[in-house]
Amino acid sequence: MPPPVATAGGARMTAEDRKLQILRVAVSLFSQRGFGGTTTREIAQAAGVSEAMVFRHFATKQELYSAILDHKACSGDAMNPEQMVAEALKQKDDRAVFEQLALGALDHHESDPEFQRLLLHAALEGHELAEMFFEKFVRRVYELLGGYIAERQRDGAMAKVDPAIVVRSFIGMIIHHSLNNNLWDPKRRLLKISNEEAAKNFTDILLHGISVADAPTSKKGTAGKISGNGFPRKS
Amino acid sequence: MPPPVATAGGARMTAEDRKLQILRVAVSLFSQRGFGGTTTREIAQAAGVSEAMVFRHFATKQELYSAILDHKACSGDAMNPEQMVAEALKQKDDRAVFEQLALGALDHHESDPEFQRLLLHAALEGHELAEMFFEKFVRRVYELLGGYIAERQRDGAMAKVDPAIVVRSFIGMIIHHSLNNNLWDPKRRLLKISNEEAAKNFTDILLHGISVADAPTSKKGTAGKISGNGFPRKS
DNA sequence: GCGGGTGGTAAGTAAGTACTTACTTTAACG
DNA sequence: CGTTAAAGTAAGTACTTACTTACCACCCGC
Repeated sequence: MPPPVATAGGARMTAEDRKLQILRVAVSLFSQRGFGGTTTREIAQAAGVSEAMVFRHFATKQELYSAILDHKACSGDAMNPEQMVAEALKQKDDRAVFEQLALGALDHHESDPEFQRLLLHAALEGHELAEMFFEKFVRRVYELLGGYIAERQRDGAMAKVDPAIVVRSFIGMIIHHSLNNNLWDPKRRLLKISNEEAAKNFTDILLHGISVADAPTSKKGTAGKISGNGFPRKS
Repeated sequence: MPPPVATAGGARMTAEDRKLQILRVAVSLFSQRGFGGTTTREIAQAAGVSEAMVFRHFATKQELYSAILDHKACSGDAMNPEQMVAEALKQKDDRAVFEQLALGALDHHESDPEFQRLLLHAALEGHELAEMFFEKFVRRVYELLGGYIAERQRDGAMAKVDPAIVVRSFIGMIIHHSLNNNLWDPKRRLLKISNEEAAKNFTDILLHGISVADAPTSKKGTAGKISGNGFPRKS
């Protein structure tokens, strides 16, 4: 058949534009179906080009996958916790530190749910970039927030619970809430609140949870330190 | 070629035993590599039989996958939150309710990490059984724990925060901790504590976080109700 | 000892899969 | 205009995939 017109509809693009377009299309497909669940043909079709174009820009499927994770993790839209709460940290405004961090993360996850899915897929498949993200981002948050908590404990402003445990608790509330919204319960059947409400409530619970100067039964501490509020222990 | 001896090494099994064995092997593979990432040949090889045996017992790969999720979700090893904390609920022993629930979940996830991975894969791939698990298990926990919290709030024993938010916070700490241990940080580089410690600390933070009768600045409540502990609000 | 059902297999098949090759169209520029 | 290089393609290749078919070996009651 004499090709009537080859580039059906889709205009001809510069190599860079096409590469970015393929990348964006692949992000969406990989985040929906994972690496193993997505075929190069699907990616090509979704981008409106032939498979050969995909392999012109990315030597292998793996390379495309890595490029995506790199792009997502390193490019502009990644959130930067340090500068996000820098001012609040300096002023030792506990509430602002935690609430801003929570709100930032929740908003980020809401505006880019693909990223969370992609990261989960990568972690489940044991891709090195999940590790990289963990090392370059998660660890930094633990150090930042953990360090701040330790400082405030020295100030006598927070109960002496292992800072890493406090961080894990707080991050847990946030990540799990995002995961619920994006993955398990996108219809919000179990809990439907704004990110602002969520950030405020999580912060309330956590800060109140590790506040000092109110537990009358000041039993001197095991590791946990907060110690029993007078409830009887079972068995 | 005259087959020297067909059943090489592997003893002959009853159909039921073989079916269970294939299922167990498949659980492990699916939890490691997901549905799309696991081939029927791998499953057969790992079980030490030919591919045909896999399809004798499970008509399609999907059926095998569903059987696994069914098996995991419904069979004995699933945890039952109701009976787990029934006594503590009756006695209104808040600490025991939360701590036992946390410890139960953490122990369960530790003893069967495959389950969490399997569930995540199912959720990411949009498999109906993720939904089923959510509906039949997660929802029940929210109702159980949320109901209890509401009751304790009426008793005046807990601050009046939306119970669903409290549940989400607590479950978040637990699930996220398990997820860290099983998926992100199996080496425990960020936080290395026993399940008992974790359960105790999470419970401490949460119960203290929603406790009443200690905040001196009793500013009457917006939704959050816990209200500020005197920290200045930024901008 | 022998037929028949059960646990089991080797050797397919048709439809993918990632990835290539050989070729055609388009646009920019001297 | 005509050359040229890059954007793009159709039609492969070699291999894997889920799933079948046709055929064994063993063992039980008779």
